[in-house]
Amino acid sequence: MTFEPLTPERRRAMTRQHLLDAAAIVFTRNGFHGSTLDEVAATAGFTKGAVYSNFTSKDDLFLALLDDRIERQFAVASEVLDSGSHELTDQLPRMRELLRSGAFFWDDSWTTLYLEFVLYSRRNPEAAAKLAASAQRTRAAVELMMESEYANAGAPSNYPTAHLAEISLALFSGLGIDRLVDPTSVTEATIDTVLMYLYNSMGVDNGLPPDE
Amino acid sequence: MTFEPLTPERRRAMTRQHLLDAAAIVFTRNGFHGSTLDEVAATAGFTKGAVYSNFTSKDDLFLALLDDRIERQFAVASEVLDSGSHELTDQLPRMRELLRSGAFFWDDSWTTLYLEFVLYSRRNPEAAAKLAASAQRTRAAVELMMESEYANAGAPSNYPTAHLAEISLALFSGLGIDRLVDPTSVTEATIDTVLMYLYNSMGVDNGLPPDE
DNA sequence: TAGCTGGCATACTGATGAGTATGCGACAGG
DNA sequence: CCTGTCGCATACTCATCAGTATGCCAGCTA
Repeated sequence: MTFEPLTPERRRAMTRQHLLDAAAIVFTRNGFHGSTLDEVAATAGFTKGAVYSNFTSKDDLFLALLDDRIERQFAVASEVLDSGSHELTDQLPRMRELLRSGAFFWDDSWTTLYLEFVLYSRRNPEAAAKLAASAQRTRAAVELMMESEYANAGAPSNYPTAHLAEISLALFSGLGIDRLVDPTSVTEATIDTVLMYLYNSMGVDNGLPPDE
Repeated sequence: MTFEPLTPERRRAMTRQHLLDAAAIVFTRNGFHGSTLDEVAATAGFTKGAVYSNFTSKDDLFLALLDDRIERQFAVASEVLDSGSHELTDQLPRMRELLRSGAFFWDDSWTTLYLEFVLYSRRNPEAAAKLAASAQRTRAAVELMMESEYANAGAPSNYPTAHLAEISLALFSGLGIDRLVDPTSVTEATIDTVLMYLYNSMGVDNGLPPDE
């Protein structure tokens, strides 16, 4: 937390960030169409003028929010994963910590906002491109992590890591949505089971036939 | 296809069903808030008067659509699964067929509409209750199916079927969403891999430790 | 075939909200 | 100080759309 003097540019940047955070809250609560710019501005402690001073339109605000959240998600993930050793015994608890943090599908608000992004992207090519790129980047990162884990364990992969990464990610997003639909369904034990399942199927030759 | 005479009640029921089908198309395309009742009516070949003659409000129409799709989904599923034998060799191809049918997450339109339901249910308790009930019913059905498969294979389950059912369902919904975000990601081969993975881990003692 | 009923069309209203135009105060430079 | 500029507030406009009120025609009833 270094102290920065409040230059005009920084004041403006702070306003913008406050608006983005307020937008996240309001869009999560009411959806894109259901939210008004007045409410977003008011939540941030401003009026609509501030919004149109920092963004060109409602869509521009939403796209900026999408960028902001994608960036933040990668920042959180790399901060947690890059710290400490890469031993498997260290990796697993860090994955647990990460998956239960508010930046992913464990958090209902985040899941809701993500779904809002997905649906929005169905009607906005720019958002679709951003989301697809983010998904590919995530998948590549997970795949890389898995391969380094395999190398670390000295065991060959029974399934192609591309498929494993894909499936793992889909699994967690799916569980996040199930939590939205039925809060009693997915517990912390479910996450642990899944993690164990995935990690066990990685380092250990578990008797399953190789893919294809 | 038995022929039914067009009594006044049947004419009305047909209008209602046409409106529901049109609503599915329009709501999928533009989302709940983004859709107008004029467009729904026009798509069905009617005007707004027909909508308000058959439904009390826009929300009522959407809730009726939710009921309609839930019912249809169970109808499709039970029709496919109840036909033929319950041998594992028969079950797997039927599951493939089912998962690739348009009534589930393989179909982008259906996935989109489902997400619309999920987000809507975040702001409408009645919809939330319907969705949660549907999810529980689905999970119970899958669990029952799995248990009968285990019994058929004469092998004990390594994991509790409740967790397995939960995880399997989450997996497929997650893959459906991935398909929306990045159409190049999930292929038919992915589905096959997942199905093999799941079915293999069922009948075979794969060396993984039992849960808990 | 005259009258009645019900299902949908037509024509409205009222509210809401995105986007704009303008005002104003704070803070910089001279 | 005096003045220009920039960031946000205020006060509009205008289009859109859920919901309503009424009209009209088809098809059943006697």
